Amino acid sequence: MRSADGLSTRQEKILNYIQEFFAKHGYWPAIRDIQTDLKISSTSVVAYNLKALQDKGKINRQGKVSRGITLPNTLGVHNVAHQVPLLGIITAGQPLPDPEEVDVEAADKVDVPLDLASAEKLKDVYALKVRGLSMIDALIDDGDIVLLRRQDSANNGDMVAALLLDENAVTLKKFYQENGRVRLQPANSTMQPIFTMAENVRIQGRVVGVLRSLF
Amino acid sequence: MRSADGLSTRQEKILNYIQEFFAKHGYWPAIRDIQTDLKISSTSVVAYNLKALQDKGKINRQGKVSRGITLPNTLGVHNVAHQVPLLGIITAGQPLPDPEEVDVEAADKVDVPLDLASAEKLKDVYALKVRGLSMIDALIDDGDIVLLRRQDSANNGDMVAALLLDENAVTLKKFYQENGRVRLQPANSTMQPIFTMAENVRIQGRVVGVLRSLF
DNA sequence: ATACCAACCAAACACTTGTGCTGTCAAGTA
DNA sequence: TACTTGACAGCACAAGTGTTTGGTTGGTAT
Repeated sequence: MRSADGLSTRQEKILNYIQEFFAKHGYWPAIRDIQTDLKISSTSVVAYNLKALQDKGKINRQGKVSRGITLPNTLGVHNVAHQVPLLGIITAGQPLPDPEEVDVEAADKVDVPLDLASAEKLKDVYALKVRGLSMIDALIDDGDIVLLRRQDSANNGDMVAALLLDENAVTLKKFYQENGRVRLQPANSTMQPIFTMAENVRIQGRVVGVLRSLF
Repeated sequence: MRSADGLSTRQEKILNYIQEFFAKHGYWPAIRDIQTDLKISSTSVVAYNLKALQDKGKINRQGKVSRGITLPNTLGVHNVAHQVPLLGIITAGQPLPDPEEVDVEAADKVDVPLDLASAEKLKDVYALKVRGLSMIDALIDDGDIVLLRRQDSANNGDMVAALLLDENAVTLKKFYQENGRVRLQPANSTMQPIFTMAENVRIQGRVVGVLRSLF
């Protein structure tokens, strides 16, 4: 019996098993792991099908190397995501936590896919979970995770986390400095901008990404 | 000589080597790999330092298992990204592309961090890039990447991609079926819902995530 | 001095694991 | 029938690899 891929059912099981094994253990299975768990009679049968999988390009193998089976799209897997610390929760009316004062090592980590940004750029980035709907004009929902890079200045057009001193509130807006005053423009074009004095604004960081999971 | 982490220079070199080895080969190094490449005199020295690293929680080891050294950060599903195909662009007024009709293998891939969803759940998920501001009431901006799971029905409260037949337009809304008609509720509470007949609505998929990069 | 200990060294040992036969068996196929 | 081929079985071997044992070295406290 063959699937659309030209793999026998046994080969598909093996392929699937390899993937699950790695996900579970973090290292690749030995031939005998496959044999035992898939209840295959002999190691040579596994070797036989492994060779078939290799010929079909479904797996990579390094001859003689123990547990040297790898899946093509899993290789170098930790290069596709970078971890940034999840430092806390952002709500309106609360300044952002200072990354310096938090135990970055102990903090939860968030995986950031490297399509969003190179590892280099993620150096000084940390994550915050959004509570409430106060950021909705920045197109950020309750429960979203915001990626911020710590910086205290901004260029025009940057989306920044800005602390408004008079209201003691943090907000995420696009930043524009225009003849002495500051315009904070919501990302949502149906909302109105805030105008205020530059002295009233403290930039706390630049928004560099948003992750939303609806699972 | 010790670093801030309490690791000797040799331990740091080993740790670094393990990471590089995995990035390069896709499987973990054997003790003798470490010994040879780091020009360490004996396997027992490597074993000695490996045990130290393990005690300090810097590596995980599976006794007796060949190449069973793993790094906590890289181990297992939770810290790994999963790739889903980027099938195209979503704009208002255009039905979604049918994943069946697109060469999924050839499509660009988007890395999805597994905090957003387990690999299992990402099985039937694909990604679309958003063009235009038509999804702004779903808190989705121009340039965002939307993750969709293909399905043609939905539960109340699900955020779905709905095709409105009379307008021939796709929109992302929360789905509610209420006494014969359908309410499509924007995620943005300042916007108004759409009411329409069930026959006028085709569910094209469920929104399971959003990625936004502002770099 | 002596004792102690972390770190290192060398070699042997024993388990783990990939490979290489030699067959079997059913399904084509000339 | 006789021959081939794909897929499976069983088993033994050798190479790959983690572990152990006994010893050395240099520093530090007693």
